[in-house]
Amino acid sequence: MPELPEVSYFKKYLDATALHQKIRKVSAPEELILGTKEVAFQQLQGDQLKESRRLGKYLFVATENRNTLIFHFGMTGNFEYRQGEEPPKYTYFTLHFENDFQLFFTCPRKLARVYLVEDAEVFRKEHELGQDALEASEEEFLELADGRRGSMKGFLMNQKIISGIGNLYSDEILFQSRIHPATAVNDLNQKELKAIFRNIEKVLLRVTKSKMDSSSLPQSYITPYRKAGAACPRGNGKIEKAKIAGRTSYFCVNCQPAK
DNA sequence: CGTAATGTTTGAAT
DNA sequence: TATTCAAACATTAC
Repeated sequence: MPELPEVSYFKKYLDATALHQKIRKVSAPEELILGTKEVAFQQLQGDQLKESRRLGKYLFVATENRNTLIFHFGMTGNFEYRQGEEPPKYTYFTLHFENDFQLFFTCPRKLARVYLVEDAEVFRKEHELGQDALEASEEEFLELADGRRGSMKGFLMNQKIISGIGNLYSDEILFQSRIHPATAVNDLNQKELKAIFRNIEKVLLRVTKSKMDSSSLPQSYITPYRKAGAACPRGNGKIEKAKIAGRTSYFCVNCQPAK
C-alpha cells in the first residue's frame, strides 16, 4: 500500500530490523523485480545496511561499502523480516543475514523494483524525482504550479514535480481542500493553491501517524469511503467516482464543486 | 468472467 | 522543447 506514508512505515520497519545486520547471501529469483543487473546484488555479501532515508515513494538504504540499495514498492510491495526457511508467497528478493533472519521483499503484482547503485543522486536524476512532498516550501510549491495546465490531481500525482503522493492521498488532499480533482491547476487562485499546500503536509502526516500506530483516520477523511455511492463524511451527499488523470478518483461534488 | 487495483514508464498527442 | 495523456506492464481479488 505504498504512497509516502506507507513508505515511511517501511523505513521504520527496516530500521528496526534489518539495519546493521551482516548480509550472508542475496536471493533474487525474479529478474523482473530487479532494476539493476542481478550480478551487482552479489556485491552485498558481507556488507551491512547502514542507514535509510525516504524520498517520495522510494526507500534509499546506504550500505557500509558505500553502495545504496533502493526499494520501490509498486502497488503491492511489502517487507517481512523473520527467521525460517520458507519465504512468504510472492517473495522476489531476499537478504539473508548472519543472525539467521531474512528480509523478504514481496510483491504479488511484480510492479515493485529493487536497485543497487553507487550514487543515489545519479539515480534520483535519472528517475527525475521531484522534491519530496514533505520537504517542499510553500514558495517552491507555488512556483512549481505556475503555468501548469493539467488537472490538480495529475499535478499532485506527478512524481517529477512533487514526489510521494499517489491516487489515494491526492484524493484526500483535494477533499480536505474542497477542490474538485479535475480542476485545472491554472484555474486555481493563490489562496486555493496555498490551502492545497497546507493540506499536503496535514494529510500525509496524519495518514503516516495512523500507519505507525494502527489508529484510524479522522471522521472527516474520505479515504475510508472510497466507494461510489458511499455517504460523504461531511454529510453533503454521496461520493462519486470518475477517471481523472488516468486513475479512479473519489470525491464529493457538493464539497468539491467543479469550476 | 470481466474489471479494477495504492505505481511507473513509454510513446504519442497537444 | 515541454507538457499532458493513454496504454502497457503482471497478477490478484471481487
